[in-house]
Amino acid sequence: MAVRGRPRSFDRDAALAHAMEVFWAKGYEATQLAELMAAMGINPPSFYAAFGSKEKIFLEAVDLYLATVGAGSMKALAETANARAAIEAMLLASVDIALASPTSGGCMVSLALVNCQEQNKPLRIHMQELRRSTTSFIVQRLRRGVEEDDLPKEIDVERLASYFATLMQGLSLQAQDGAERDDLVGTVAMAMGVLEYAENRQP
Amino acid sequence: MAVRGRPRSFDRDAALAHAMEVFWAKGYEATQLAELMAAMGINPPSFYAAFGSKEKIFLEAVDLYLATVGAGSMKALAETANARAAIEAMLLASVDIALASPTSGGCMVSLALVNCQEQNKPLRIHMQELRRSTTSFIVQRLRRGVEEDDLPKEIDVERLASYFATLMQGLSLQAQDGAERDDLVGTVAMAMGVLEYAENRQP
DNA sequence: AGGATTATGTAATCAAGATTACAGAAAGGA
DNA sequence: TCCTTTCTGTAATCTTGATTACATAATCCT
Repeated sequence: MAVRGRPRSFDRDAALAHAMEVFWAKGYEATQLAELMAAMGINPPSFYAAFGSKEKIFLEAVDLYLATVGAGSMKALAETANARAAIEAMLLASVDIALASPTSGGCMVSLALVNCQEQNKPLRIHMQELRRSTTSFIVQRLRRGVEEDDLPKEIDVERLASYFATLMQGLSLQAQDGAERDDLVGTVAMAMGVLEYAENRQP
Repeated sequence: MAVRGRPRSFDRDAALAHAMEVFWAKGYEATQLAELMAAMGINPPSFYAAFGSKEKIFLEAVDLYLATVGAGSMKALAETANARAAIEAMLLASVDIALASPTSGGCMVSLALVNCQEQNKPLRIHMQELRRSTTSFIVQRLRRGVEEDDLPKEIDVERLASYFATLMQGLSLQAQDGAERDDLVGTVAMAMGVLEYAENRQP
């Protein structure tokens, strides 16, 4: 049976993509619905009918971010052959993400919900879980690297993973502060020295 | 000539210290004046008479933070003899800071004004400048390290400095996500590997 | 064509949060 | 003691921002 009633006059997916850009650029709380709706090209009733609330559309925007923008770094991590190269590819991908949009600096998952009000704690916790899962992906990739003899058995994969996760979050803050690509890539190169060191120290 | 009029009934410095704690824990925008005044133990007219506005008291709170809490890491950087040890001491001090208050996670300068509204951009830029000056302190310390033969001449001090600055900011985000001291200290240890590597590679 | 259904635009509403008004209180100085 | 000055508590005010009411428009189904 076909859809009843007046059809919606805008493209929901396109509107969501615009909303994601705004949330990415400004974070959750600093984004005002008026601006969001202007960017989406729709009015309040259309917004609420299609997306429910600010909180709900934010969750959708995060999902979209993860599926599109954010997917690059996890894909690089999983699909690059050597563990060391995989980590480097992940970091460089996250540099690309951090510099991707001219208006936004840094990763949306890292930065969209820092310092929030009490009422938004649940959202904050959701983002925190996403960040944790990133770290655990890194752990898994390093473990695989050890299994595949890319890395010495002695290394502490948990510690290394939280080191790289910390660095990625730092890159986001740097990008938000207007760091140039060269700066970020340079930092990644320095950071990789740690793994190089671990490899060379291999007995 | 003595002070005219009714004397103020609260300790301005103590009130400011309380305000700093709240800003530190919640960031600038998420801090509501009602909560701030409650923490300070004063009412609106006293607040405005003594501090002027939310923006002005925030700037005072940041100054106080830098003079007290934040001073530790820069002091460690400047006063530790060997350059490598100085960097490590700075990072460990910033771990202490990040874990200092049970309510707050991370450095106030790094996190208090991420993702702000257009109207607060000036404050954000102020914080950005403070962060930049931290990085340039690190640069200077590394230069001194090269001069004092703590570090090889070949190292790129700018790049190293932004690497460590990035890492420190990452530590703040990790702390805000509830990282334990062991995690942060472990990350610092990993991070220092980069300098160890640079030193050992010295021709 | 006419009724049911769902979307749209304009204009409220409603709450929260920063800031100020006003009357009373506590000091110093004449 | 009385006047001036500056602070304090209670209670507005004023703005901003999220959400909803209502009348109208566009579609499907009969």
